[in-house]
Amino acid sequence: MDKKPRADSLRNREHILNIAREAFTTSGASVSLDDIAKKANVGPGTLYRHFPNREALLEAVYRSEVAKLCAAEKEFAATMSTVEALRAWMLLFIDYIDAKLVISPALNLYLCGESNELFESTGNQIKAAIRGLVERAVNSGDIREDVDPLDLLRAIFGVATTASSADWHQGARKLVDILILGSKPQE
Amino acid sequence: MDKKPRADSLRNREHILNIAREAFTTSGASVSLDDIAKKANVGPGTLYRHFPNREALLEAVYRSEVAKLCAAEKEFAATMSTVEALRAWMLLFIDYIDAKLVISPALNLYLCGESNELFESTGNQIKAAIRGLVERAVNSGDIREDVDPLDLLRAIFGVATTASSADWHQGARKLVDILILGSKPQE
Amino acid sequence: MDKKPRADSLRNREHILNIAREAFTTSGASVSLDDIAKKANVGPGTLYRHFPNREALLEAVYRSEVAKLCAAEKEFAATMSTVEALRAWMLLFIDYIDAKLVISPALNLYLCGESNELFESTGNQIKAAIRGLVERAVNSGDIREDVDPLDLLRAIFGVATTASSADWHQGARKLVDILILGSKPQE
Amino acid sequence: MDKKPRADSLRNREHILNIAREAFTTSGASVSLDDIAKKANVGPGTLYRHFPNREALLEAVYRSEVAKLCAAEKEFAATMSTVEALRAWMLLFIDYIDAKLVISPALNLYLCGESNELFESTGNQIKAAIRGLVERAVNSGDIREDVDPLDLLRAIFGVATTASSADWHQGARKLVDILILGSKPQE
DNA sequence: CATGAATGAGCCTTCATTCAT
DNA sequence: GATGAATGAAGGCTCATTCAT
Repeated sequence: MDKKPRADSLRNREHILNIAREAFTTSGASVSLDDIAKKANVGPGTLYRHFPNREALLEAVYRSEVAKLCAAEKEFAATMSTVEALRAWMLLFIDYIDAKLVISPALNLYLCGESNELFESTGNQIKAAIRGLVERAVNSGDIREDVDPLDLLRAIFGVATTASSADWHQGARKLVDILILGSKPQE
Repeated sequence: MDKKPRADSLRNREHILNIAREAFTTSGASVSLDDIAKKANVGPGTLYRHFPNREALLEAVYRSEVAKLCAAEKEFAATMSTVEALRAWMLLFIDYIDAKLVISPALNLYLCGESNELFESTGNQIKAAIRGLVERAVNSGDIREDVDPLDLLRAIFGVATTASSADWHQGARKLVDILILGSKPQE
Repeated sequence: MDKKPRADSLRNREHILNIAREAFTTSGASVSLDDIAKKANVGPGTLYRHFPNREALLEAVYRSEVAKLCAAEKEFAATMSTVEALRAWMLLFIDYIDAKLVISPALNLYLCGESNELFESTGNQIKAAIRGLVERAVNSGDIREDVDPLDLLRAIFGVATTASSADWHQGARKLVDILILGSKPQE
Repeated sequence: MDKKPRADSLRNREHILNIAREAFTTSGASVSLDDIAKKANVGPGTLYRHFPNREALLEAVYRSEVAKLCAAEKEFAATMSTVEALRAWMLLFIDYIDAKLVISPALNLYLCGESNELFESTGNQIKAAIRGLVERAVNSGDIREDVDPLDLLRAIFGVATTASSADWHQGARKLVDILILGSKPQE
């Protein structure tokens, strides 16, 4: 087991977050927090110190997913071709939806009507990211000018929600390629 | 107290179903079943007699929602103008999604990978319904020929899932009018 | 199923008693009364009419077992050889213990210290029966004179309680033959 | 309130075991586990942490009874005269039967036919203990040579099971003295 | 800081009992 | 009389949370 000799509590927090993401997406937003602690090889008290309740943990997981997405944009844009970057990012976006579909309704129960700053701001971050990637590809002439960046995401969303089975990922991944391909300028 | 004579335990069942739908959509798929029983003015044993567990209740609510949708198609088609019928049905469809968004992920945890007959068959019923309504409107010349019926539903789905707040209904209702309007043949 | 056209409630009672005996001995004294009713193809209300509570049912089962034993003595003595009668009755006694082992501790919880008429009187009936059978066999010279009838029963009891497994019946049945054989006068 | 510091949760466990023994023997094997927890001044969760279900608790109580018996043999043999040790141990054995009579049938429902290691092994331990004590007394010339150690136990068993009332202890205790007395070599 | 034992409210479920048919 | 739907008080068990170590 990867027991840290000194208390690198930040890394600990990150670890819990990863385990929690996994647990939420595979078992729903009401998994036992004790189980999450157990899977993370951490006492319930430790989990509680980092995240005082389920809501806090859900929100933290969600924010970390969005952060992952934003970081990826920067990195991909810097190291890949425009189309590859777009494609890689959209594949990541599939994972994000996985979490979003579970976390979002759960958090809405807590927020319960209050205009939520969380989804507002993270939504903007994501839009900015996809816009950046698309714009870059349009500018370099790699994809058509008339592509609405958000439509790319909505399409993935659509598959995720309309799919009859819980395993919509395969379909979504195929769709990414189709969207990229269909977005190429006709010659 | 609205004490029912025992003969119509069917009406009792229906009543529980309504309360359950309400509870699930407003408080998530893990509301206390005891609370549902309480809200339905029914002992927990009675709820249990009708639905032996959460899964059964979820499925029953879901099926009843789909049945409502199918019945509505018949009724609306028989009593309204083509466009009005389409519009009324789509408004009902918003309610359906409300339930679907909560029930579907929850049931997937139970079904857990098994190719589920439930969503397969209900999906087909719903597709048939919208197709029927659109076809009728196309035939009577009230809407354009090139409307893909499923796109109408996908659009609603999109709003439901992409909306930042839990209260996407308003937006969805507006969208229905836009879709209907946009589907009218240009002259 | 043997549904009676007219309400022969006595036979109904007898039927419940049989089912109850079976249920108690195989599943312990705290089986669900509902289950017993179900297995007897009877509504819970009917069971309740005949036996107002678990205690009443337990006692009725117990009394019927003892009655069975007493009736058997009469019958066997009238129709079999002395040794055969003794043997057959002791085999029946094994079944009786089966019930007694379960019912007796359960009833003691209800009686809770009160000097119980039930076990006193039934005990006497059983002693009288075994004494009658043994006496008859002694008189006819088929078994030794110095056999204490109660020792025959105590031996069976001993096996029933000391046996490590729940399935002591086999051992007990073997013991019956040994006892009968060992009781034969040596020549 | 006798609040224990958390380190000796072992003592806590022991305490629950004692309460459980008491509850099982006086109220049968289906007492409410919640009630046991309450009587032990412990939350139900704590009881559950130590014993995940009724079967585990029953088995633990049973094993602790046997352990008590084995420990007593050692202790008594070391500190008492041979006859006193035998007598004291047999009085303890009466308590053991009290538990055995309740626990054994209950566990058999769980084990349900499987050849149970539990009763096999504990049976051997008990036999070894009584044999040791009797042998010692025989060797020192304090009791007759022809005493079958197991018969001493079987006699107690017999009283326990054949007694009409639930309060057979008195009779059993008298019997112990008679047995010891009767086992003394005639001079 | 981390740990994990303890807590106790509350969930799901069962089941003896009642009562309308 | 028989039926079985309804009731609701527990029971078993879970799990978020606290707190002693």
